[in-house]
Amino acid sequence: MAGQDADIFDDMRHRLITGEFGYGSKLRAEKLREDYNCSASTVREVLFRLSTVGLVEFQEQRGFRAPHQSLERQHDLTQMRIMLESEGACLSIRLGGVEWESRLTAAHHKLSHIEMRVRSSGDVIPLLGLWSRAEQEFHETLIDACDSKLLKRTHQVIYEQFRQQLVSAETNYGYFPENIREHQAILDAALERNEDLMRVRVHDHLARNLIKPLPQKSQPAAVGRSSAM
Amino acid sequence: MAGQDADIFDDMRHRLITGEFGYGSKLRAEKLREDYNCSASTVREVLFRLSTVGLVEFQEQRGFRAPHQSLERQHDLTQMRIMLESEGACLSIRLGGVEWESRLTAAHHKLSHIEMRVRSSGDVIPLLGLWSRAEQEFHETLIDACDSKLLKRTHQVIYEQFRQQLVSAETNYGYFPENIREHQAILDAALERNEDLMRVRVHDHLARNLIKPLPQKSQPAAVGRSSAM
DNA sequence: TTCAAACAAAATCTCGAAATTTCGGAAAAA
DNA sequence: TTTTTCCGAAATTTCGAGATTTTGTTTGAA
Repeated sequence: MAGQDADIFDDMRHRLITGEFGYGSKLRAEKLREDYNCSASTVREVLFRLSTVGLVEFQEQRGFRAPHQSLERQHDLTQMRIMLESEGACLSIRLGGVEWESRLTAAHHKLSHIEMRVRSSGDVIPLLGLWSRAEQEFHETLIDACDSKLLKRTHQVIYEQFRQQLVSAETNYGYFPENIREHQAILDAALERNEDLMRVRVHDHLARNLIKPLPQKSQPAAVGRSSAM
Repeated sequence: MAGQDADIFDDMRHRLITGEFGYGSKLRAEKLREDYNCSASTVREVLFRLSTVGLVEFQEQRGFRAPHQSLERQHDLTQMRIMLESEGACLSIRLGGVEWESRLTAAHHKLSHIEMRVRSSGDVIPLLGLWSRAEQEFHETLIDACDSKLLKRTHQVIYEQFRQQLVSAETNYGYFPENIREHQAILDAALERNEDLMRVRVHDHLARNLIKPLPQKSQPAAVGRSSAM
């Protein structure tokens, strides 16, 4: 039934978010077609659609790439998340009912449970997939009671790009204790229905990413030969 | 040089924004190809790229359409504009210098001049193109000194969709006197560098669109929900 | 050696046709 | 009449090859 497009799209999205392709690496339709046993044109279409949601960059006459990792981009995405989640959470406080509260509590409980396991084991990697999904669900539930479909869709798009920017695992996982505390603080603000407090806490939670999280070398000037696959 | 794609893209965008196609009307690659003397596949690609910026809706296995006009969409777009322009304008106040002030003043002057002509002639239609461009430039300059490329790009995308939603001329042109006053008020807040005042005035200027501007029948319940996902 | 033009290889874009899916109306059943 | 099923037409998706453009290397002159 559903065109094979849809399957390829979903799979490619997953591969992109989990960072299977290196930052800035080329995505060649002719290569990718082999993975899906279809024509290059079909892959090309999927890549176009992925560029729709910012997971792939397209440049006229020079093809598709996985986005580069850059401080500027990280900064931008963070700023957008702060704006969208603050606004969305405040609207949710205003418009959401008990039902929203309980869904948020549930999402937090699940997330919290995983975070505890991470803390005690001391290693995030084995739980990274679980944790990622749980965090995403918590943040999406936070803004879910707001009355703007567009705001929610935009947030989802930004969130996925954000995740894509820091898949390089070891990144920010010295931060777990802070994460746990901050998620709790956000939940509390929601249950207290305190909008100003919510804005502050959402900001504090995300603003950590505004300060350069990667004490890395500047990216490889040589706009590298692909070698992507 | 640049692929013909680019030209077709620009032209189609223009046609969409100016409302040449009816709301919700189908966009068939096989028809459109005739306008551009190219193959259907090329048109198809352009349509995909236009769906990137929300000017076209795509649904698997059932093609492309110009977006439907709906109060919900109008509401969403307005809310997003308020958020983006408030934030962007405040950041600009914080980060922009005299150079920004002067560009904003210039943009306002141009806009103001056109608005006066409209008021005295009593008819917007002949100046609609000019006014549209001037208004867009004013609003884009307003947020231009902020430090987030992504915020500016997102605003541009939303703004174009917003415009597309109310091209049906007669719509909100009893509002000209208000428009003139409000644009002035926004400029003043910028020059005073008063962020709180700016938020209020941007909100007031745009919020008019939150109250149903179209005394229409309630929208057709059956919604061909769309947008790839 | 340095720079520029020319060439070769590779990647992207465009095309039209074939395969698949949806849409609309007619025929059959209730 | 109303509902369901089936069929043909129309629209969408997929394909692989040929045309165009970019990229990398070599050649030749300054």
